[in-house]
Amino acid sequence: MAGIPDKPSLDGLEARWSGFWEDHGTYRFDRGHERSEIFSIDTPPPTVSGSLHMGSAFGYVQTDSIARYQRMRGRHVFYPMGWDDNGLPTERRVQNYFGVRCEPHLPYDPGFVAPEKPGKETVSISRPNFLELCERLVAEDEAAFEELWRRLGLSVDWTLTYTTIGHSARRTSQRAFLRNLARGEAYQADAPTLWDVDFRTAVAQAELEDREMPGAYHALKFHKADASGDVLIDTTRPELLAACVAVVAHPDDARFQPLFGSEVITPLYGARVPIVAHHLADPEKGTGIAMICTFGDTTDVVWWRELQLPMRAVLGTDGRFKSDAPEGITPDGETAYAEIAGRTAKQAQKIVVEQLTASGELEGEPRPITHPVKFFEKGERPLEIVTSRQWYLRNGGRDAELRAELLALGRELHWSPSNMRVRYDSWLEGLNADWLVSRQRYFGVPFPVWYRIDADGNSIYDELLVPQETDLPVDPSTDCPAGFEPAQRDQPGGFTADPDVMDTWATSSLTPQIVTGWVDDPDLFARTFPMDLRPQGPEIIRTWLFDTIVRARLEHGGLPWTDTAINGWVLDPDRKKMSKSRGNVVTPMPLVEEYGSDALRYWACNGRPGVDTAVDFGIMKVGRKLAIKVLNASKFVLGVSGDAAEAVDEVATDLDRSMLVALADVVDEATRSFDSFDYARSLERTERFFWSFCDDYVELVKSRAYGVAGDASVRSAAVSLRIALSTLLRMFAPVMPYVSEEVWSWWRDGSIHRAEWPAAEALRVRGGDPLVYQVAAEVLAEVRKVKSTSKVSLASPVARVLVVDTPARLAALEAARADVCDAGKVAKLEVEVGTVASVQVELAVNES
RNA sequence: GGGCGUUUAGCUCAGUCGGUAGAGCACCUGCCUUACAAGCAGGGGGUCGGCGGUUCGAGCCCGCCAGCGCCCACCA
Repeated sequence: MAGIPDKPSLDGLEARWSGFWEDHGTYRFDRGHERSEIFSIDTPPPTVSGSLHMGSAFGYVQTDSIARYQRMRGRHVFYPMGWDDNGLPTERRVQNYFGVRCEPHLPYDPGFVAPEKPGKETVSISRPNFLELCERLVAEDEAAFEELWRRLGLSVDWTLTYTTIGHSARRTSQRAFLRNLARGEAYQADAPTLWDVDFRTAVAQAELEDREMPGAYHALKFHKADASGDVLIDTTRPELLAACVAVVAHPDDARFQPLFGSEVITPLYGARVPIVAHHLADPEKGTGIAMICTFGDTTDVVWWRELQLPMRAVLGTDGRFKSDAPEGITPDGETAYAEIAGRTAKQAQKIVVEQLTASGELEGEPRPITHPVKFFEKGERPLEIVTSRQWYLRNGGRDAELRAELLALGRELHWSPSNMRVRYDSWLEGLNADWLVSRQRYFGVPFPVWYRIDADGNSIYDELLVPQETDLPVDPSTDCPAGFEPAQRDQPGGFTADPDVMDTWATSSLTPQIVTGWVDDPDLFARTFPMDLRPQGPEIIRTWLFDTIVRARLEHGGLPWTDTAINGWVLDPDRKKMSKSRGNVVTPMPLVEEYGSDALRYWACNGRPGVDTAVDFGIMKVGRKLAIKVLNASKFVLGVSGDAAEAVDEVATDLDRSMLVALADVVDEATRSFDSFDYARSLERTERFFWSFCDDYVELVKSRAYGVAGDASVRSAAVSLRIALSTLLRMFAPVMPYVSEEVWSWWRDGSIHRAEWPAAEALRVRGGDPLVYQVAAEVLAEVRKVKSTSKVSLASPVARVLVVDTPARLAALEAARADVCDAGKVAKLEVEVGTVASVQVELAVNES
């Protein structure tokens, strides 16, 4: 207990109370409880890419309000925080921050000192040096995030923090992978995959996005092999003509039916290719007949696979045309090809169009169109398709039975808001491939796999060497498989490491297993898994949420949590989606400085669950006003009520009973709302009641409360004020932890965040009738209205008030007569039963 | 192309049983009133996107249409 300050203020509350919570372990998880008494939250580990924007604060604050509510309901909240530092965003940031590039063939340089600023030339460094810089930078970023989270008052247990590149995450990821491998759920395949030519890595279906790009139809003249004429074929990618292995039309298309089985000769290159039929060919598109290249798009891959066509790959992993011309083209064709060898797709297209124009094999002018093109979501150039050996994980993309099970799990999961489930369903229904989990990158969890090398020095990918689970995590590029010596690395008869790392989602899809201890801490695991809540953003339903369910299904046969709460998207003040490229990113820290954490939290919790919300300084201002009002109202209530106990049986006055009964309804509604993760509704109802409490109830009982202590009605006012304050503070606590803790400390010991959530039943005092408070407030408002429109002070006296109303309402008014007269400075209050309700107010004659 | 959501005061949004449209901000008029002038009390302001239907009665239920946002889709 600290006592009531003379001049309450929000200044310094954040520093004081976040320090207090840390010192007292207020949010420390105590595992010594049954599963049913624990509430475990699978926190989204934010990507620590160095930038903090409002989206980083929005969802986390909403989740924190739920964590705080559950804690006050008596649950032992398991609320860890993680940092997603693993993966491409960190690599990219390191490259830009230091001006370096990872070259895996370089040896480690123990004396390497990173430049302070990027130099003119990019510095090539070894993989271990690169990883050291990654570790260093994420440590700085994570410290900045933690500072913000603490300032925002997130009630996480900081002793449970994890990172997606950390020891536990690597051990868990590798263990899960080895088990997937043992059960046949993980497999490798040498197959065409979507490929980012800048990052030089394969990407998964979940990381794709379509972008509308300009392009053009080019009508190419293919020559019938029997010299009976030409076939015109539209393509947007004439540069891939050299990779053409067939042309395709719909089997029902009468125009081309006579040609099926015959051959055409490609322009420029003179390759003979068959005319084939496939139902995916669209008679409406272009000229109705398409060229199949290896590979121009994903449809080409389907045609190539299903029609068992040969491979004529022309693009390398760097996105440039290979130096050697593909098979099957004429010597003249090889000459033509030599001009595009080594060029990018864009450069090659220009050259090929010129060549086609010169040869007369381009019909008319290219016709510009815009069309959707597949991009890596973090990439800047269109994806290509190249063939490479990759690791895959079964996710229902090629397996109807697993897909059906995953759909069923989606129905078993409780979604909030419920309509978000359709995103999961539609994603799953559109899946067409297993999950490609290998990435040709560096800062990630390595695959715990080596391969034998035969006597001729070839890696034998069928002969896997894997570690024991107890030895995890391993780095196969420095650790040795059992039975081998380091000197045998990359030697004939020896072994070689799998060079790849896992997709970052392959690790973050295991956050429930990482935080709950899984194999390493079975006691914790039993008490926290399956978890209670997965809060997250809508944009990662197809990745994080879906992948996590896949892993839990494969590993545990069921859901990783019972509930998911999907938050909305943060829009900038002009209601545009915030993004770095738009330059409209608002960062939270300056706003915390200006309005305070409680105000920022108030804004975040004003956003309805799952609803996109604009950054709105007006709402933050309102939040700040509310926090100040809480301070002042509390100061008054606690000051006027002396040492009154919060004892319901001392509430002796009808108006007081009435107010408490009305408050009970608010408690009920706030409780129901929070139980369904609707923090916003709880806040709105609490706030509405609080303002009416300040404007009406406090004004009505003020003069009575100032009365002689000991009098029953005086005591009733004091007790009621305290009960209501204590109740309202606790309902505000999940959203505004600082100001509620501050006020609580004025007269209570211990943290409000460990206090009990209010119970509505305790407020339902016998004989309480909500009508009394309601009618009293309405009559008082009428009195105020007359004073205000008459432009006199609210303190000015009223000679007479006549209230005409129904008997029931007049009886209610009668019960609060003294308080209404005192609050309105009314000399004479008269009532009259009537069918048309009215309030007449006669101001006293101004004698001044 | 399929789907989800949304459309209410100038702005941001509530409106959960179908029963005479609400809040905050902004604007205007007042008030130093013994918690709060970073305050308080009032006021003006609406064809609830459009059309049709169900109903005694529709912001709410049904159908169609439109705008906006998003998700999914085989994109030659």
